[in-house]
Amino acid sequence: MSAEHRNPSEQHRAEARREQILCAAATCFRNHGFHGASIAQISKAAGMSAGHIYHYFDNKEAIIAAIVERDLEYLLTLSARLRAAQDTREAMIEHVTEGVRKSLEPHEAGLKLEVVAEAARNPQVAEIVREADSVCRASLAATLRAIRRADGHHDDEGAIDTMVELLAAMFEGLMIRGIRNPQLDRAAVARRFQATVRQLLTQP
Amino acid sequence: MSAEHRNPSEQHRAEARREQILCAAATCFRNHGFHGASIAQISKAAGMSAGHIYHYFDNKEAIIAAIVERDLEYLLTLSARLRAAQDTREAMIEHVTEGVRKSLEPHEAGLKLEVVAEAARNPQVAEIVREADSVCRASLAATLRAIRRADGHHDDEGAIDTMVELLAAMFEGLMIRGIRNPQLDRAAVARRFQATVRQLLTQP
DNA sequence: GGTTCTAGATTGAACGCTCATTCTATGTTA
DNA sequence: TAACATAGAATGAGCGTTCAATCTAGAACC
Repeated sequence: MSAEHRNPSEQHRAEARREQILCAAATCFRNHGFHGASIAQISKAAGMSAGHIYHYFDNKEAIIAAIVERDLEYLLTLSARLRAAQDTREAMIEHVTEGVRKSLEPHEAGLKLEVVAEAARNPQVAEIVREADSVCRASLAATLRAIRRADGHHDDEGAIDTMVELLAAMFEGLMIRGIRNPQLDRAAVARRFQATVRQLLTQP
Repeated sequence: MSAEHRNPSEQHRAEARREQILCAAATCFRNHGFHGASIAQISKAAGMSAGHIYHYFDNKEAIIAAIVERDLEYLLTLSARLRAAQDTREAMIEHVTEGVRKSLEPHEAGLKLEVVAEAARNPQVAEIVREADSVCRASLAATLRAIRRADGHHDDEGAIDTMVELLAAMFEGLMIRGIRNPQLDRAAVARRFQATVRQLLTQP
């Protein structure tokens, strides 16, 4: 059956297979790291033979790249959702609590840190990560700009960009905090973060 | 020659050899990750045979543990230095610029992120990391408490601990920012961080 | 409707290589 | 000579990857 004659259900099946591999790979990467996880482990977790994985991915690097892309895709949809609440400053401050919870989720944080660590040494992964980060920054900057303007503040581009970096550092740093100090008081941190974000948004 | 008869120069030599291995390992781990770096690579970088490394370390895990400990030892001396400036709030705010610079240093950040990512999955590494983090938090909390009291503020323990978490998240998050967005405006970020820390220290 | 054909899905063994680790032999030095 | 330092080959396991062989399910034809 040639490619152009594939029916929808077959395409769907293939896509499901790919997703199945990516889910298994994400679990393995979380538990053993990108280089610590083997194709044999991934294939076992995905419920298929090792060889069959190579029908869907060229090599292990391609799986890593796909995981990174999938991981960041979620980040992009989140940033889009954030922009939908662009009309109210308070909606953003409300969102802080959920952001703190998400950053502290060890399941999320583990894989994300693995991705960043890999980006620090793998140029191919670094490029994917930086491209996605750039889009997220732009989205967050637009949101901040709207909020600040609505309150009558006049910030130059650089000031907005720097606010974005502070916000990003806070929440990304929280992923590290959750690992280094699992006993931290989540509710108290959420309140403190909320207060800091409010100060940032309302400062002169 | 038995252990109790070793003369100082021999002890020094052995220590130097260990250090030599750790330096080489740090470089390899930075470039390839804990699991991506091989004993063969490390031995080549250290200028000795692969087998000889096993005279100084039981196995690769022990090298990782030693690297983690060495990495965190530096953090502890830094936190001690920070406490020496405990008498003035402004000294701490001054220190922010250096802290930002350090966090953005890709050499430092790469290995530290590798360590945290490993801590997220390796309980042995996690224990070392959490023990060191606990000491650092205590030190930073003492510094904050002193500054706040000197200014006549009365915070409970939890409030101080949460301030510590915010500060830690900001600077640790900056390590991720430096990788995700290498083009960020370092000077502007340093100023913004300084303002945020000042607000944190002087708030009612 | 039943048979044959066919092409993709899937397997599992095999390949060559590299890994962490061990072992043996030799160098060095006090 | 005794005790450690060091090198380098040996070991067996496991790695990523390939590939020939099988399975499966629908298309084509009678």
